Parts: sequence; structure tokens; C-alpha cells
Amino acid sequence: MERSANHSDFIRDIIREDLEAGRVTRVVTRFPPEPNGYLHIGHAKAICINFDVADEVGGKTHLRFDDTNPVKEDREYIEAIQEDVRWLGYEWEGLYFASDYFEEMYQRAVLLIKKGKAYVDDLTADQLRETRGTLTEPGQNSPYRDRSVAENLDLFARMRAGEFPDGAKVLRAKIDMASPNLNLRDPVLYRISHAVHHNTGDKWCIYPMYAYAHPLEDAIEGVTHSLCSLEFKDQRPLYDWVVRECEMPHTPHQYEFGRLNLTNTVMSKRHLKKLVDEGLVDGWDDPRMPTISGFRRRGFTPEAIRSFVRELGITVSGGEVDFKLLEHHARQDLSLKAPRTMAVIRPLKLVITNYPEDQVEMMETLVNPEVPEMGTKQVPFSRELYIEQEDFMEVPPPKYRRLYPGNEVRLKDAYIVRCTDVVKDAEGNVTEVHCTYDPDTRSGTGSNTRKVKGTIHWVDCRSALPAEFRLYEPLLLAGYDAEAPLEAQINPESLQVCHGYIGADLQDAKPQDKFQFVRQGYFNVDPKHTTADHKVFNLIVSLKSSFKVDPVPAQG
RNA sequence: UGCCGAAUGGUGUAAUGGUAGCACGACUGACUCUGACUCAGUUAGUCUAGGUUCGAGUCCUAGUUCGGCAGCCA
Repeated sequence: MERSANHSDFIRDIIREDLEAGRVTRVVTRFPPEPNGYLHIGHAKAICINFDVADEVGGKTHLRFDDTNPVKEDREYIEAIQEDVRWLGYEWEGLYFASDYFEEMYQRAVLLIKKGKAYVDDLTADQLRETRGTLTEPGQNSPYRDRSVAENLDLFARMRAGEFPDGAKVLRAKIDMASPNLNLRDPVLYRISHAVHHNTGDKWCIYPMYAYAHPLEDAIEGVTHSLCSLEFKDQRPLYDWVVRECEMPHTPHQYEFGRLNLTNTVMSKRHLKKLVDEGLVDGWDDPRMPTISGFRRRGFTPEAIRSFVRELGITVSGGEVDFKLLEHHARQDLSLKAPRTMAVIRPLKLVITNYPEDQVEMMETLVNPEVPEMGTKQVPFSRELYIEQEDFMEVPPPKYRRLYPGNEVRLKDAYIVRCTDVVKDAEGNVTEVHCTYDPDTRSGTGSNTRKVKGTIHWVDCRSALPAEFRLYEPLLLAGYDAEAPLEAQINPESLQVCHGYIGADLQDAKPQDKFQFVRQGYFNVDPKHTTADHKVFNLIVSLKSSFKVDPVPAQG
């Protein structure tokens, strides 16, 4: 795993100090997803942080499914989550399930009861909320708060035995109903839920709450540094209370860092699940989704995501990261890996009128000019080519250096051509561009010293393969409101499908192969919709451009 | 008018009492058989008011703004 030289942040500082002071001998962190949805780029940050900080000091990281709420969880997610973590490039030491600790958690709860630190409460959920107090007023003690230990023990055992319906009773910690920290106002430790659990089946009908279960999970596994996001900050005193009062032999410590927010991106699982369930996107792995699987299908590389996350750093101040930064890391990584090739997304036919009808020349080109070791390849060239519609304008705007009547451009890796004529249909749209070529200007011959301002890409008509291109924009409209219904805020142009051509060199491209379409951007072979005779390419990220084509070209 | 936390260029971060730096973005220019890449340059910042100090982004006080917390979710 690659490491950055000057990593330092408050978490790494704490770890270093703990190590130096001998408080811990080996660092253990954990990534604890709930299997109730797919992982997104925000989780990627948590994954990178947990694995990286441990790895850097020779520690280890557990993958633990925090599966304490059977009604929301599903096996499907367990597999997907593991695939995503692996794909990101991380291997956990130990795969754990919180549900494997249910018995120990139960016994620790019994201990709490015996110590007078927990009690069974018969209040309804509504009553419980009403007596919890508010942000500015203390709560009131439950009338059941002072039940005897014996009664609590009996009731709790009967809860476990299934004698009560869902919601009839809860086990609560006995802490302080007047605490200014709402989390300490006798938080619920266990609830009754007659639900089938993916792991424990119907063995249990009471399930521990996160606030109780999580610290115990960490303690049981010997986690040293339990890293979580900021919204758990207020739970830290409760976390410590649970570990202490349950008399856990090992004491883990919780530290919180700021979540990742990306511009123009919803990150909540609730919203993402809704987009999937309502068919507004093509599944969890829709390339517009901020899920790990979405980024993977779109064509982002794990290296790009990791370097992006590392550049973000770890802080406790929140913010919103510009999506452009992620794109930057994608380009940077892909530029060294992706073979270059010419593809035409919106085709326009170009005919070289003075080129022999049946001649085909093979043009040599570098697979990747930035990495010459990647070699060269041959590209066929002949009289009729497809060029990009954008690369011809009958009436060019200022500074336009592509093709227009009378102008010369270089066909990349081939010849310089001059536009002599255009052919139009009945509506006056240009359907064909006619050019003449200069035989002395063949690329690589060194025989010519002529310079021409513009170079455009092309694909030879005879050998061209039809292909589908999917161009993406942000899924959500700029300035969307996460609180308002999302369906009305979906960017209608978030997916644009184009039908064009690729060169014969992409004949054998496989799903997830990545290419740079010269002058356009990086594309990934879509693994879901590509078939043997129909290739679909996802735009990963476009190339930057310092020239914007006039959006309202004057067509004659 | 509760508790907790955070405020540094447009964005994300660094500077742990001693020259406010880096990256992205934006804008110039050079180069270019990718208007890419690369290179050079420009732009732009310590929330406010006091205080401590030879010296404050950093420490103190007060304020302002923003975020989190009132699930039998995690």
C-alpha cells in the first residue's frame, strides 16, 4: 500500500502518542458498516482512514458488520460491501459480525441490571419521547426506573424468552434523566423485535441498540482506536460508560472525524435507496450514483479514489469538497494507465476527394504518448472517415482552429486536409464534409515541416465499429435541496446516450477496460450493458479544455 | 436563553507563539500531430471585537456564523 510522506493529523498524532507511551502495543481499527445498503464514497473515506492509519503503524483493521437491526438488514449487502472494500484495495484481518456477540452482550446487560445500572421500562415509545425532556429542559424519571434488581432480571429474561410483543418493553441504562447530553438520559439498550435475523435467525427477539452494542463490539475485538464520524461525538460519554460499567477487560477509545460531503451529491443511504427502489437510476451501480459500485462501473479507479481521500485529510471541521477534485485524481491516474484511441461520439462523414477510392493505409500511433513503453499500434486510414460534428463548423466562431470551408487541419496520425466543400440535406444540415489531402504531410515521415493549428481525431468508415457512448452529468440539479423530494430534482441531462463509432482496435475491449478517447475524455467499457456485438462506453471524466465551442453556431 | 464541536483564498487543507504554504478551480502565457499533458505566471485567505505577548491564524474573554444531538435507526 502506498504511503504519503508527511501524513499528520489529530488521529495519527493520538495513535503515535499512544504507541510511544506504551498505552497500546498494536493498533487495531475497524470498519463497521451496517449491511443495509451499498457503500458510497463517504464510506470510502472511512475505509481509507481506518485501514491506512493502522497499516502505517503495523496495526490491523477488522471488517465488522454492525448487524444489530434485522428489519433493515439483508445478506445481499454483506457480499456487496466486501466486494467494494476489496476493490478499493484493502484486505481486512478478521471478518466479524456484531450478531456473533449477542450472547455476550446479553450477559453484560444482565451484569448492568445486577449493578443497578439498567432497568426494564414499560413506557411506550411515545411516552418515552415525552419524558425525555427537550434540548433545554431535563427529562423525568420513568415510573419503572426503580424496579428491583430481581424484577428487572426476571423481566429481561422474559423479554428474551419472547413473552412480550414488539415495543412492549425496553431495557434502559440508568444514568441521568437531567443530563444536558441527551444521550445520557437513560438511553435504550435493548428493544423487542420479533424479526428474523440474517445470521441468528429467530434465536433472538431482543436486539441491542447501536449505542450499547458498538462499544462492546470494539471492546470484544480488542479495537484500540474506534474511528467514526462526527455525529457520534455526543455519544462518546455513553460509549465510555458502557465499556466501563460492563466491566470489559479491554478499553477501546472512540475518536470522531468529519464526514465527506461532495458538491452536488446526496450521500444519505436513505436517499440512495429511494433512487434505486423507485427506478430513477439503473441500480446501486448506476454510474451517476456516488456509490463505490457506481464509481467502479463508471470507470473510476480505486487508486484515484484513494489518492483523492488522502488529499482530503482528516479534520473535525465540516465542508463540501468540489467534485472537480475527484475528477482531477481520476485524470491523473488514468492518464498513465489508459491507452489512447480515437473514437467518434457524434459522427459526421468526411470524404477526401483526391484520395484513391480503394486505398487503405495503416497509420502508426503511440498507445500512450506519456508512457512510450506501452508501444505503438496501427490504425487504418482511407478515403471516407468519420469526424466529430463539433470539429466542423460552416461559420466558425473566433479562435476556432478546426475544420471550416477553406481551412486546413491535421487528421491525427495521418494527413493534413483542407475543406473544399460541404453536402447538405433538404433541411440545410451538413451531412458530409469534403476535403483534399496533401500526400506530403503523412505523419511520421519527417518529410514535411508544415505546421497547422488544429488537429482532429477520426475513425476510418470501413473498419469502424458502431458503439454506444453514455455521457454523464451530475445526477441532481445544481442547488438541489436534500430535504425536498429528489425525484423532481433529477438532472434530465444527467445521462445522454450517443451512437457513434470506435476503431477496430477496440474490437476486443472487455468490460471495465479503460481508454482515453483522444481529445474527449476517459471512457470505461460498461460491464452491465455491453454485449458481444454492442459495446457501451461510460464517460468517466472528460479531458479539460481551455476552448469552449460556441453553443449557438450559425448554420447556413 | 441546553449540550458538544467547528470557523484560514471560490473549494479542500498546512502552519502546534516566530516569513500564512500546498492542492484543486479560475484566469494569462509558452509548448503541442490530443485546445489534453507539461511548464511559467496571475488571482485570492486567517469570522468580528477586545486582551495577553517583543511577537497571535495559533493562547484568553466576549460575540457572530455554521454543523451535530430530543429513533425502541446506525
